Amino acid sequence: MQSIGNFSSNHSKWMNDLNLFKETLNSFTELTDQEWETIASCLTVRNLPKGASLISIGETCNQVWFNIKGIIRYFQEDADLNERTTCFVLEHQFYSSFTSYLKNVPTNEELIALEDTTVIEIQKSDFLTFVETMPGINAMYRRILEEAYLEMEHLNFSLQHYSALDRYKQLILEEAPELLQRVPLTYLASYLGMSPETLSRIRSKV
Amino acid sequence: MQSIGNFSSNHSKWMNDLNLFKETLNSFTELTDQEWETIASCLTVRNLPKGASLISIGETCNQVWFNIKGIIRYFQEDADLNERTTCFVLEHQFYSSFTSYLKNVPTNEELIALEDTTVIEIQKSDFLTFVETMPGINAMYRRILEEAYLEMEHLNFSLQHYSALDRYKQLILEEAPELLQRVPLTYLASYLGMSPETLSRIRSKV
DNA sequence: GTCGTTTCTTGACTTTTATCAAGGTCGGTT
DNA sequence: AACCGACCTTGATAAAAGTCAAGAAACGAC
Repeated sequence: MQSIGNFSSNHSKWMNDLNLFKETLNSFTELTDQEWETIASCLTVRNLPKGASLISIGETCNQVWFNIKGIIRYFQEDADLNERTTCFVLEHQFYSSFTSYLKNVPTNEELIALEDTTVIEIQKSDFLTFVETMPGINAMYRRILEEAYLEMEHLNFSLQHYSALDRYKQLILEEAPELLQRVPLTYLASYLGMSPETLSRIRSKV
Repeated sequence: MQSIGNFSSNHSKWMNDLNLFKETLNSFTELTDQEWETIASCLTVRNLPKGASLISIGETCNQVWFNIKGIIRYFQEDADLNERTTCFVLEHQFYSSFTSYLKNVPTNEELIALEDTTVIEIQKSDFLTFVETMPGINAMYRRILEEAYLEMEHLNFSLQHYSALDRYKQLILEEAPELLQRVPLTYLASYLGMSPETLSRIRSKV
């Protein structure tokens, strides 16, 4: 983990990471230099090796993250200690352990890096301040929420009404084929709400 | 449909409806009298008899609604013209046909009153103005979005990872038993992602 | 490269759920 | 009261998906 403002040997790398983040913010809204300075001073860049945990079950989530590079997998554990994958985060997405973040309770989900992953971390208290004091960030957060809701609604419909085959075709082949290269099938199967064997058989027929 | 400001024979009835709405807003935020006047002048009360449609497939949604009384059922049609229920709206909820509303495209879902239903309707342009100009409404909308997202995430997990029996137990028996009294089982089954026959058999065993 | 681990596939079998069809229940209408 | 239509239940059967187990393939560590 590196604080902004510390010079280090890979200084230029995290300058690139920060610039990517700045550009993402600017794609939502025009930030003043002053605003960007304020935000940048509160950012932390975290490098997670493959397999590392960003937050673990039982911890309370007081951060939001932005994915620079890599993949994060969300999972929860059921009574029999099976892992149930609920979500994957790819590059350039904002995310959090949202129930824990909003309700201030221990999270029941684990966030694990599936590859070497770089994220920008923002503390909840800082983020809330930005949302309240910077109209552009306020509007951006609103839009992120709106789009996250639509995406969830879409996933939902597929799970409510489609067969295993159709879920795979739509959610993976059409909408996120990249996941096939980057995520073990067993996690994909869990995400799609089917067993690994079923996914394997489906794939041999498509 | 009644405009606020028109006196009518059931004047006191819609004054009650408006007061309920005002109280709901006040539970989120302290509105000034001025703000409430501005909002109230843009509201419409609509009374839908059982079976009436609030918005139909193909129309573009330019409204948000607040449910005063009754139930709204959302459904979409698949290729074989089967109706697929996606959502129920009970009293005191805000809602819209959200993909259509946000993206300005024709909706693919139908909203039908399952009982005689009273809703408050707000035009999108008015609502956007309130969100931009009234900090309390801004915060309220944010909170509604956050909570809607959490609820959808919760439903999602159930659909991804639970059996038909467990979905019924959790989503209906534990969390919304009221629906059993107010919604035909065939719609509930569709909402839970199972056939009516399966739901019937499950219920005979619980 | 080899070993060992993890992931993936395949087969046999079981369980869950869907489909089709028939009949029953219930409430509203005439 | 009798009828009608919508809704619900039940049974028989079929299809979909899960489970268990064995082996193959891929990947990393050494």
